[in-house]
Amino acid sequence: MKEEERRSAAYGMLGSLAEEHDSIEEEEEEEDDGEKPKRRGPKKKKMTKARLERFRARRVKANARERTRMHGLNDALDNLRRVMPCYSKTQKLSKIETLRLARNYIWALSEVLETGQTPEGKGFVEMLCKGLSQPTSNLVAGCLQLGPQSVLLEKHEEKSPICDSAISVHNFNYQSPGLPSPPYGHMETHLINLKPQVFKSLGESSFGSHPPDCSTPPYEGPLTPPLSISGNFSLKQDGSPDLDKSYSFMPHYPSASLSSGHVHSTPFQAGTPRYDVPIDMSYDSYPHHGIGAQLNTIFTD
DNA sequence: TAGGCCATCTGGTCCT
DNA sequence: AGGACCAGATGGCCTA
Repeated sequence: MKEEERRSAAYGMLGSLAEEHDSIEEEEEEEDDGEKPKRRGPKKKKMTKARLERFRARRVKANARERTRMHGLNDALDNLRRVMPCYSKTQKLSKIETLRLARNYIWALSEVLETGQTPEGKGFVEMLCKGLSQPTSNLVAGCLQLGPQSVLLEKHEEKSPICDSAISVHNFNYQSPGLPSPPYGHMETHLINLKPQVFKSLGESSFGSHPPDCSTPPYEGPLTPPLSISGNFSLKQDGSPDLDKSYSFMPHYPSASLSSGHVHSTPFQAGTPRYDVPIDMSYDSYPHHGIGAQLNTIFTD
């Protein structure tokens, strides 16, 4: 059912419900008008036509607000999806998986900063995939194990610099040994994250300006460092993220590696002051460095 | 067909 | 009073 139809059907229901409500109240009033008036709590106001109209109008407005609110929430979720280690326009991560992956991503990057290791290899993928469903795990693992020959830098249909700066991988065919064909085996996958710029900026704290033309406004709040080891939250309360037990994590992936073409090997110096500046995790900073800069140059020609 | 995911409506609660 | 937020209910769509 289309949204409009759904809505008008619901409005019809609302109307009939209100009318039902109306008639019940009037019955009660008749009862109250009997010889032995019984007071059972405050007498309800009669649902006059005008009152009914106001009730409906209020409900309609509230519904619209609620829709808008949920759209805002979904937009925020979309923004979050775009800064996840893998992003596909055609195969979106579900809401819950997006949140899980975000949690793992933050946790994994925290590990990277803490240990000073480069974010590559099996361990990193494992961290990212913890608690995720098998399909999402396959997607993430697949995204992160691509060799350089698989990566095509090509002009994207979309105008969005987010997508422009994406590494588009078409017909990516990841086959994990021992696993059925991954559900995302043949699809258009955009690796836009684990961007060199991200890691570079982690070490060099260099940030760019906002990219134009994002369908939803980027996060404009305070640029709180996403990693705050000395801050108020503990990195690992029990050594691992609070994993949802509903999914069993099966580390079925080929030995994942990020080629240097994907991730700048700018090392994170252990002991380097890392939290003096906000770490910009928004895509705002991408187009001006590394691959993002190259793509930007290409696409703005 | 069952299950997962989603959008929407709705009523309750809290806050301004 | 009205808005924001929340959770439950409902029904549609999609996939295995």
